[in-house]
Amino acid sequence: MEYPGLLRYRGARHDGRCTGLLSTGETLGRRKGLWLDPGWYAARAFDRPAKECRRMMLSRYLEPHLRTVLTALGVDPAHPIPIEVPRQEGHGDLTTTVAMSLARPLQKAPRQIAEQIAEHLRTIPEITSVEIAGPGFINVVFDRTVFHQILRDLDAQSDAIGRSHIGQGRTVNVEYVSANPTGPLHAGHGRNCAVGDTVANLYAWCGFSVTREYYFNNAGNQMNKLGESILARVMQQLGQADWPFPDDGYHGEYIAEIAAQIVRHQRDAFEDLPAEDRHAFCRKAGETWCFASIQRTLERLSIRHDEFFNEDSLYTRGNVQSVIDALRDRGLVYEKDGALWFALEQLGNPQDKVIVKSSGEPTYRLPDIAYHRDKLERGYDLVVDIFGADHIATIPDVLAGVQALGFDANRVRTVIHQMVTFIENGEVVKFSKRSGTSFTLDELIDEVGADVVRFFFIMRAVGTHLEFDLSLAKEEGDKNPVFYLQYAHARICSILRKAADLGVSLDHATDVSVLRHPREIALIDLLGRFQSTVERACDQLEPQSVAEYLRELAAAYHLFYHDCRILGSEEPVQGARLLLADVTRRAMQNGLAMLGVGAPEQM
RNA sequence: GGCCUCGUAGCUCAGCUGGACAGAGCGACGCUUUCCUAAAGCGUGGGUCGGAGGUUCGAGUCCUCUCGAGGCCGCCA
Repeated sequence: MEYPGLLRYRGARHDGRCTGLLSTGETLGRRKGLWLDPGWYAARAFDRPAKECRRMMLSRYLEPHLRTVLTALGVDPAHPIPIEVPRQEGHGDLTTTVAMSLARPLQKAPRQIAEQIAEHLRTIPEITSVEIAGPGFINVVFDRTVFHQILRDLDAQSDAIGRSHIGQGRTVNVEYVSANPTGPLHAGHGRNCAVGDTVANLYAWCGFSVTREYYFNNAGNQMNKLGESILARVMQQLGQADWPFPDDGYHGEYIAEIAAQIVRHQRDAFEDLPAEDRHAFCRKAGETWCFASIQRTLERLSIRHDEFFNEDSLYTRGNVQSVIDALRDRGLVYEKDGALWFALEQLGNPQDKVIVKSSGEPTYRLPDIAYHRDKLERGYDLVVDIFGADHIATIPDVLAGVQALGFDANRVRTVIHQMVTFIENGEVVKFSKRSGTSFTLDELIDEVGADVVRFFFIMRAVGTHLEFDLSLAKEEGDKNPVFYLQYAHARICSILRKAADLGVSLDHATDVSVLRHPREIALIDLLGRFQSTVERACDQLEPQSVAEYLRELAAAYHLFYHDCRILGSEEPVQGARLLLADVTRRAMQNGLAMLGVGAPEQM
């Protein structure tokens, strides 16, 4: 057991080990909350601690030396070595707080420990200065050659800058979108689409073998409503004006359009059907139309799934029944009030839940458990769900189910994203699927473009309510954060084009030791943190940190560009700066690719 | 009744898992282009991090309580 403690509902970012929903509580029994069973632990993408996932290139020049000196001081090798990027300028290139964290175990004053560590670090040729500040911070300044080496290392990665092999040999299934075929995707679906696809991309960039899956249900009550709604419109269009429209039916314009298509192209087939088969005919026509619509929209966002999983197959293949049987074998189901209950309290969850209603119909959690068991049986090392906040309550039940069936719930990770509010000119834009005043994802893409849609939906932490400012999104100028990133990329491309025109070609063997300007160093330093940022974003399931990083990268490049003349500088300065610009371009291009955002070569 | 998430600058939000005087974008005001894309850069103003306690050498970050906003559950998915 790597992380002892009880699992409970928790926020995403307060606990280093997981994102989304579940984390380990550290103080047993003292907190309120929804407690789950001891022995359930937050799932982690990686075996190594999160601290190491975000190790940046620069810390490779510090950490081994710290480890050496700590070992000499008799420190437990398991003691973590916190290395940080100082927030404040003048506090060095890197800072470690390890002396303060050792004060207690070593029974010594932090500054005294710091002095011993500093003494050793000062003997390292690559370290220019070591200062002890405040209560025991150790601020380290590196020789500039360290940054030059980092730049050369990055350049040697060619077009793979940012790529990681941390997930090599492992498989992950990411399930997202998963909208039922009862209508076109609405604007609010966009967040699930963008977050899910970006998460899948991040896994891919971290070396995982990724399967993108879409789960749907074409057999439920909602589908019947869709069929009835279409049938009503067809009959009305065929002249039966008084044909009743179902209560809770779908009012969207697309219903009339589907009906019109049936009337136009399949009228004979429809009219030849016996009355009792017409509903099913309409339902199937609706499903086909809706899926085609959804696929078209997803394609516009460059989203392509590998697998489409039909919930109905869980019934036809007997998976649902076998879940009931398996749970019954374990004494975890019982009958009460004519319904079948899942004894969740026995598993430490707060209440038992119904899995088969007194009507004989299963509740959603039963097929959900069967579905997750199926995914785990398919052998994925990791099964990731992207859910909206309205599904938050289902997760503990599902996890309890798969755990009870003998699977490791650690293999299931969940991203819960909050709802989206659309704002235009300071006012909330209302949309509702059933009332017919829908605001479709297609319309949103029409209005602001696919790049903006994808970026806006992932630029905020998944756990926070997202305010989508349509006015800002429509701006095609400097106010729009997407263009800030794309402009940086285009600007670099422009320079490279111009350099080529002047007969200056990129020389990977150029002498980069002339790069000494603070803007140059800062840019290299930031580039050296790209890979660890990606790894962290993947591990923590926080795609917005990549967006935040790219904003910083663009800013660092613009500063460099502003202060450091590239073309026309004397060699080897020109060549070195051109190389730095090109490495930045590759990082920006890859970063935007992870987000599914285009990297234009000119704007 | 129970539970979850979120409260940080006028607005929208970051904040690297507990570190040094709290950051960015937008908005406001002022400035920079004979010069590689000004879709850029620089400066000024703006915050008792919802509130109160607590743990700690140290809290926006962890704990308790509390106020506010949104959402979920108690045989719809």
